[in-house]
Amino acid sequence: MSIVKVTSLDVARRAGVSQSAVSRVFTPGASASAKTAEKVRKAAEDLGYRPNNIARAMVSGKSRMIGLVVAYLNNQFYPEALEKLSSALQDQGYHLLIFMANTETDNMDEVLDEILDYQVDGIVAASVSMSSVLLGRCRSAGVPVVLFNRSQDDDDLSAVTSDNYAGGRKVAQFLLAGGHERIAYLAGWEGASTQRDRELGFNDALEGAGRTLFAHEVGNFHTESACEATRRLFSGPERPDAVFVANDHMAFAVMDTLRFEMGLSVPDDVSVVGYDDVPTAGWPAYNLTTVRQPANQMVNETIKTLLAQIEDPAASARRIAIDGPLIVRRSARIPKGWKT
Amino acid sequence: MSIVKVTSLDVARRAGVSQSAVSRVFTPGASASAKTAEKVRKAAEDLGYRPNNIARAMVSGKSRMIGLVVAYLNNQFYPEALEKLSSALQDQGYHLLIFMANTETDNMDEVLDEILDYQVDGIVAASVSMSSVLLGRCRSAGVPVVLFNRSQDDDDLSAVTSDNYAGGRKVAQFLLAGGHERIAYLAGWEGASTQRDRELGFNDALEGAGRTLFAHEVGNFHTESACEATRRLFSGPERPDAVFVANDHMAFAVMDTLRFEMGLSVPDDVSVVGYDDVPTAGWPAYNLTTVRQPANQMVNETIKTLLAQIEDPAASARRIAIDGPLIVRRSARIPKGWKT
DNA sequence: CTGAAAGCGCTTACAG
DNA sequence: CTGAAAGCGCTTACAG
Repeated sequence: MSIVKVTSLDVARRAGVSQSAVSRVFTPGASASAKTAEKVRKAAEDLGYRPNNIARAMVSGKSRMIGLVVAYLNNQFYPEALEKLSSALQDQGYHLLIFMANTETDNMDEVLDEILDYQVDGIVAASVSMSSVLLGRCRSAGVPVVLFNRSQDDDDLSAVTSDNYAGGRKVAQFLLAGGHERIAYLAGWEGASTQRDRELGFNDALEGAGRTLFAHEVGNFHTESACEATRRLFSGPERPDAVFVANDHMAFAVMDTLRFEMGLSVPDDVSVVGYDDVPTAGWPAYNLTTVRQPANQMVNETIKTLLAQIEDPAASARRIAIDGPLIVRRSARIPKGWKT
Repeated sequence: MSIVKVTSLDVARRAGVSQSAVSRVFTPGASASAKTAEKVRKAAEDLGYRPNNIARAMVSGKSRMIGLVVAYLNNQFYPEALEKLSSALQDQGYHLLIFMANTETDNMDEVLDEILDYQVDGIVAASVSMSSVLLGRCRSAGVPVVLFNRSQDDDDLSAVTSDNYAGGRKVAQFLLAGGHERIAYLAGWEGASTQRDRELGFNDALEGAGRTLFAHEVGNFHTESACEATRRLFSGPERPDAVFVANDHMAFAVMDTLRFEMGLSVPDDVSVVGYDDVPTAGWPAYNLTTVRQPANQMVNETIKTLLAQIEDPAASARRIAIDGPLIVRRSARIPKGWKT
């Protein structure tokens, strides 16, 4: 089978109209008479014509592509978000162009240049931060950026998160109400705003209740580090009776270490609370109490701000924290009379 | 900050050379003197110039984008593969444009048209099949397609899988060697070649040993369906003492149902074997015996065939099944003297 | 509503 | 090695 490229000019000739007419028929808002439209559609159908997006992008300045920068896909929260983001964008006629930010080599610089080279209409940066130099580059290229599940101090930068501070507070209240005495915290990567906000809210609520943290370790959001941190957390003469883990992904590792390595029972000996409510948290093997991140809402807000800025370059950046974090109670000592 | 678009012509003027010269300096194989290159680079640097990929794509006919069609991201095997695929492609100067095939509305037709509109250089279809009409469309557009983790009978279509038939056989041998008497099979979605091949190999090996399947159910690769199928499988007076589950994702649901709903012990009462060896299979809570799918090799082969066909349109399609499937022994009754 | 013409930002034969 | 010119496939003012 031979390769045939059909152009708008071919269609125009067959339909007996001008190239402009063909273009108009395939451009949503443009004006064309019913008769012209009919002829053009027929000719296009016969020839198997479809508008070339690349040519369209070049002249219109709109590629209808959104660059997605993402680092780790092993935390289940991200594939889930990626799927929703991609579908929702697809419904609006946009598609995601993927860029992996290899955090080991910290190649954000190169990666960003590549993204910009593709003339994307906007960028979603999931779980990565960007230097102000890089942001400046996007700005002068006129490409709006929105941070997903991360926030950053920059007035010209949109960011969408859930209310991690409130979530952290709530976990503290939940654990306190459950009568826990020795409460530990296992931190994620300390460069992440989500981690910092969760910890801050957690500590503030603890202090507000006149309590202090029993122990603190860092797990960097990694399975292995979380296992090691757990060993340290439980190596002393007195053990925590509760641990708030900065995300579900680490919490699974904590539970496994506690149960299978140290022979402890969760929740009888220790309560474990995670963050995210990824699907696995609901699986009976873990049945993990956790704070739900409203992935759907977060994705919707991300798209909303991004498209607003794409359609109106004067639109201002917005920092959105979706409120009302919800504790999903599963295993863990449940305080009496506690609601959400 | 104002938006400035710097073009190759701007650079040419500043460097005192022609636009062609600028283009050549930025085109890997092209010829330019050291002196010209120097001047051009300097000017480009000063101006913050970067070649416009879209314009480049239009004239060269190469967009350096690969369309990825994917359906479900909740089976951990896919995010993992996506990450590897994306990184490896990125190293070669290609990027993935994502298209979600919403299997419920079966919109592969529209989706494919959109992909083609973006002028991608190739397509990777992960865990989706394509009608021959659609494939014909890709072919006449000159866009090579490779199926990832799925195969299909079409001489002009590349497909990369692991050797699922051999994997299925091996599981049967493993279970037989472990002395199991009542062996059940829990199928995935029956339209998937992976499912069919695994089942075929499994049954053939069983028959070869003069044995027959004790029970058979279908779980469609979904958690919920797998739970229900498990209930049916274990509802009779006599229960299976082993079940081979078509993938890990379902196997977790099977284990949870067995343990937490039916109070059975895995592996003491029942051996469960999965397929894929996703990260969670190695977590102590499941410690699932499974067949490893060599995601790395599969991704490498996918890229190899795809790029070969992109670079040489005359290159023929290839069907690749990576051999030597490996059983990862974890829980499950382990046969004495069994190796890999 | 419709067509002719210019132009989006590059690359690529073609001469020199 | 280098430059002038044409052209990739569209859209978009501009006239009519």
